[in-house]
Amino acid sequence: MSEQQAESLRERKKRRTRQSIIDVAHALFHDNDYDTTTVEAIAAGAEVSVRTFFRYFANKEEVALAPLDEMGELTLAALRRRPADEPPLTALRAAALDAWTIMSPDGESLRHYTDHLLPIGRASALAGAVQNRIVALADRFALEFVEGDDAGSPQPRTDLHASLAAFAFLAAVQVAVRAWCASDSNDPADLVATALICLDSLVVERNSAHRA
Amino acid sequence: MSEQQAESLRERKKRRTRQSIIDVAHALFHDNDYDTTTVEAIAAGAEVSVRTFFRYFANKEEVALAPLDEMGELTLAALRRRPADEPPLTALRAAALDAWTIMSPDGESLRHYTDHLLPIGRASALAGAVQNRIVALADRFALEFVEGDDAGSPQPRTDLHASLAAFAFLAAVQVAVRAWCASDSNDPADLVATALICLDSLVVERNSAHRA
DNA sequence: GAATATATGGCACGAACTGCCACATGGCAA
DNA sequence: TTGCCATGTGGCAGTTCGTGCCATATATTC
Repeated sequence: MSEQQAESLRERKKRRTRQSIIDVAHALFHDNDYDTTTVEAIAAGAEVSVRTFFRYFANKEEVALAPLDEMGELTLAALRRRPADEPPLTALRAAALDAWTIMSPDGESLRHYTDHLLPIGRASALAGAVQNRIVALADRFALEFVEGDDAGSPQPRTDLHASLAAFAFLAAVQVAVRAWCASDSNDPADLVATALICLDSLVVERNSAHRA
Repeated sequence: MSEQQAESLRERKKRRTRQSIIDVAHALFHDNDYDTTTVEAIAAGAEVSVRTFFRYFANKEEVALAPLDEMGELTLAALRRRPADEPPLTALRAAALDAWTIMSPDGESLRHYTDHLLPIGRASALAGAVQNRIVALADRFALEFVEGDDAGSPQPRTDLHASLAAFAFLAAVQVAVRAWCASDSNDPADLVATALICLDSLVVERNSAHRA
């Protein structure tokens, strides 16, 4: 709980600048669009030069997806807290619940993230970047299930299973988020409920629905 | 077999120009990189102006992923040929097999596509665009399972299941492609085999592997 | 062959980045 | 305080992708 006791002036300033850029950017994204807001405008709003903006964020997408990244980190941290003998999908499902529900019993902290979901989902120019983050996150999830297994020897079979679980998990979450964005509701609880439906039906899918 | 009997001079020319752009582009991507080859160079190679290039392809990604799109169309067509009462994942698995194996018994036509997979997979700048295509394709797959069900009324539950199956399927394929790209093999048959492993373990995943 | 439709090329322009260099600011020691 | 060094910042020129506009060339139709 008492982490950054000694934080130099420099670092404090950088953190404030970074946060300022994020805030200004998302405010502008909210007012206008992702596409129509220029980096120049963001930089101006945060009172830094364009050049400095690009020192804090490699590109415009990165500042837009900063909240998403935080969400991913939170889920990853929750996954690491799960017992080591849980099967992948079970662990991922539980970790997601931990990150979404238990970590924000009041629902406010969760809403802080879900508020960003719609603007991100609507910006079609961001879709590719979002998918990139998902893939990267899936790889990190998968790594949790294989590392330490047998001292570094490559295990294609285990790798496949781990990756598959991670990708399938994120696919389910993605489907849920999209359905939630498309629905009228903006209640985070509905998102969690939809996600659980998707996660659970991931396994029993085989002998259910038929084609039209 | 006898389709475009009457194709105007104009259309023939356009098709040739388009194909020429694709060929030149992929040759350049192969020699250099995706990132380092400029649109200007592609246009010059295809003997068109840059402006004309952008009339044929909305952006540089599109010409790079043209083969991938064709592959998607082929799989979608195969899916439509499946019996209507198959469960989604079963139908998708079978459609993929049809598209990959039966449609190219000699293995050559399949290789024609797999040859493009590695360059695409290596170009990190393309990753986002690839993911976009996958999502778009998943949506079209999902549509096959819901449309006509009950005359247009929105059925969130069915939609969820259909989307989920489509996304999970493509996640499995993706994992297989990535594993195949990372492996030494460049034999299309290995890719198909890996994909089948992934698809099959998609369902029985729950009670198998444990975490490290 | 004339009228019309469409494809093409060239140009100017905007926006995202990047490399380079000069300058300012914070940290640290004597 | 003074001075030195590391690092953060701004400005500018330049590259690349991508678009709108208009003039011109090529195909199609009558």
